[in-house]
Amino acid sequence: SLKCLIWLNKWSDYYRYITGKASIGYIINKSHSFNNFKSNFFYTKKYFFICCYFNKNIIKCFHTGGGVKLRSWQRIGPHNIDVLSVLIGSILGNSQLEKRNKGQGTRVIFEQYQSNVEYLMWFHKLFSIRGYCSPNKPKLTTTIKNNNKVLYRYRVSSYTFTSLNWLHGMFYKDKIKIIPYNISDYLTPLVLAIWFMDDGYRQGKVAKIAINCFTKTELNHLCLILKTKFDLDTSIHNAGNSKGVVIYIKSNSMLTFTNIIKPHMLPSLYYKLGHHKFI
DNA sequence: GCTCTAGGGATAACAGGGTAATAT
DNA sequence: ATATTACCCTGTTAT
DNA sequence: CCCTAGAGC
Ligand SMILES: [Mn+2]
Repeated sequence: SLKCLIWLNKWSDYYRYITGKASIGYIINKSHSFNNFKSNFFYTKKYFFICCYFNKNIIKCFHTGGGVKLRSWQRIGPHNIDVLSVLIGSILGNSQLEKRNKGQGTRVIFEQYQSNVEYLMWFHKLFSIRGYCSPNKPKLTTTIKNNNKVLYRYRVSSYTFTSLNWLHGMFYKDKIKIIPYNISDYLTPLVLAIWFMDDGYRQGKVAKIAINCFTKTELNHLCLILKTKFDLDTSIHNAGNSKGVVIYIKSNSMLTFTNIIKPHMLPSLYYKLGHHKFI
């Protein structure tokens, strides 16, 4: 059963929370317990709530009642570190952050084709359970290529958060995705795992990470971080004529790398580890 | 045989924009 | 009325 | 991303 740690359902509570006038004790004293939060949604036109559930860890949630459209500033940070790790790993990999000129907040968009549906559904569950995106199952879109091949794709779009704008500012310069210079502050095993599940692939007995759009300078910096923080030996490889570069994980580091990321990986993506998946 | 390097194809990502619906 | 969101669709190429 | 292949040890 889940316990609601923070349940802000009045504007006065909300203002106390964001202005810091409410102590955490005050908030916890107002906590509620219930078994199935879906059946306990509370919402009126004037109120919304932001709650944290206590399960194994504190899980911060942003659920609202059905049909409610919040402003992006109403989803107050900070965010749980596991959510941030998945976000950051995924931004390095296959997600994009969308921040529009006319919009206030930032949303994350994650798209996968048929081969990795399970991974996408895992991603969706992680974020929908916390109220970061719609609980509805991602929709299937089909596109037909010129050669009559049919492609199936799914997409997860989060709601918008001003409390994620800092991520957009960190990862995008002039609308181009970059590797932030301070990325080492955020690189955790979970980030590495997500990143590798997105952009990693095996090549024979070793592995590479395809991030062709980044510059050699960025990647050299990244390799240095991988060495100092995780003791991983990596290098930069050309990806082909005018096709950018990729990160190559050296053979003597594959075991270390596997031990770091495999606990966080989905089994359906173990194949990217090659024969190290048996470790 | 294994590691490291590089090139190339066809996607599987990534990117961007439209708009009905909702909030203010 | 205007601002903004959330879902939808389409296009292109670096993965 | 994934596949193929060559050079060097
Ligand atoms: Mn990718």
